[in-house]
Amino acid sequence: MRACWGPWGPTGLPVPKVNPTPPPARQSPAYGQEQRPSLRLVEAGRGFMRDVLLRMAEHFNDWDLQAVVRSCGGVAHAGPPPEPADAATAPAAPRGDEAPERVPGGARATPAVSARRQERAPPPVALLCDLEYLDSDHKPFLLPVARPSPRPRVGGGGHGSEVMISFPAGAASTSGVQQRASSPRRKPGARTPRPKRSKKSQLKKVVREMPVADGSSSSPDPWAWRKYGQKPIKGSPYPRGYYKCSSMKGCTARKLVERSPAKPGVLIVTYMAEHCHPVPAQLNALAGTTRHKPSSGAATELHSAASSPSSHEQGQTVEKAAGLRERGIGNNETSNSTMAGEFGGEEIAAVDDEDEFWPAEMDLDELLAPVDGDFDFEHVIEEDGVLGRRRPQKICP
DNA sequence: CGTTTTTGACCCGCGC
DNA sequence: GCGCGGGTCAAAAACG
Repeated sequence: MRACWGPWGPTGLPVPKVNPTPPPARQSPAYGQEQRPSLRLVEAGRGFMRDVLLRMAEHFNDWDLQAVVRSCGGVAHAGPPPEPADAATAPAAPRGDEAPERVPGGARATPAVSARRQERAPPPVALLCDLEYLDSDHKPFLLPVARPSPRPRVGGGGHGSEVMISFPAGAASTSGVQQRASSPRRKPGARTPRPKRSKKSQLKKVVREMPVADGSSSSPDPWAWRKYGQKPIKGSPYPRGYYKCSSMKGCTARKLVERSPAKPGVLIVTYMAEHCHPVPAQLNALAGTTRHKPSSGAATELHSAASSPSSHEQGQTVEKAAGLRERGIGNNETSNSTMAGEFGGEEIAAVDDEDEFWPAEMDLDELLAPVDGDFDFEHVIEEDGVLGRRRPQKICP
């Protein structure tokens, strides 16, 4: 990975606006409360992963298995599989008072995991939350999980993550993404008709949680994303960002990024639809993505970002993020997302060789090897907390 | 110039 | 039927 995306944007952190007007204090319901009963979160061991992947291949042809595979392969180290106890005790959706202990770095880890980590020789920053989530047919489905940064710029790059999947009731079909009829510039009052939302509601959704400050987690996938909207969410002081895959024209993959109102340190990323193309090997050469604005007191802004997600503040953060990237990342870096570093002011983890983390090919054993490792939830927020943004290179056939 | 971000408006599904 | 809330569009601005 070249840079660690921030959730609002790949990193998902709301970019603070200049206007420090604090959001109205609200009693925001924990996101978990909104989850459907069918949601499940399970940390699984190698055996489970194998099973899941195999089943995925069988039942989810419509999903981007390649992406999943690559993601799984991203965790680069071997080790004993997670103890079943962990999986069994893993909260389906840790939130609010159920939130697991928070590691000093800001990432989360269950007590059990933390204890184990201390006992073992620290594996390379690696982690993979293997999650099982079921669709309406109770078929396991795997979500690409963020890979740890092998070379965290500051502190470790590990991260915690939870994956959840949400299927609208009655959503039996997961293929098919809403696609509006392409039309010329829309005129006010003359919008092109959109497909019924009911169709959209049937889209396969994968929800993932990750620490906000974890650089590596901020880029949970190798895809390039383009932000196409942002909306304040009722009940949450943080806005939700909407992203489309920009790796390839016509790709309908999307994702939503938002902060958990209950746990500001946690980002909630929802993936929808699927990519219609392979993982981009190269990212676009840049053009007009990085925006710089005079900035100072990154830490302060970062803090404000968490409490005051006004769009202006967000912009400020973006500027700084871009600046950091330019300072610390080499020529070879490429980013799979243009949103890197947005909103967060989080650290950036640079990786020169994309293949290092996203091998083009990998057999099942290799793929699962990462799962054998332990989880690493450590992460550090860089002092000046700046994130970079990088333009993806399109991979046009 | 090409691409992305920002942001207000539009559109639609759902609950009441 | 109405209103709310969420999702998307697209013009304008920003940036290298």
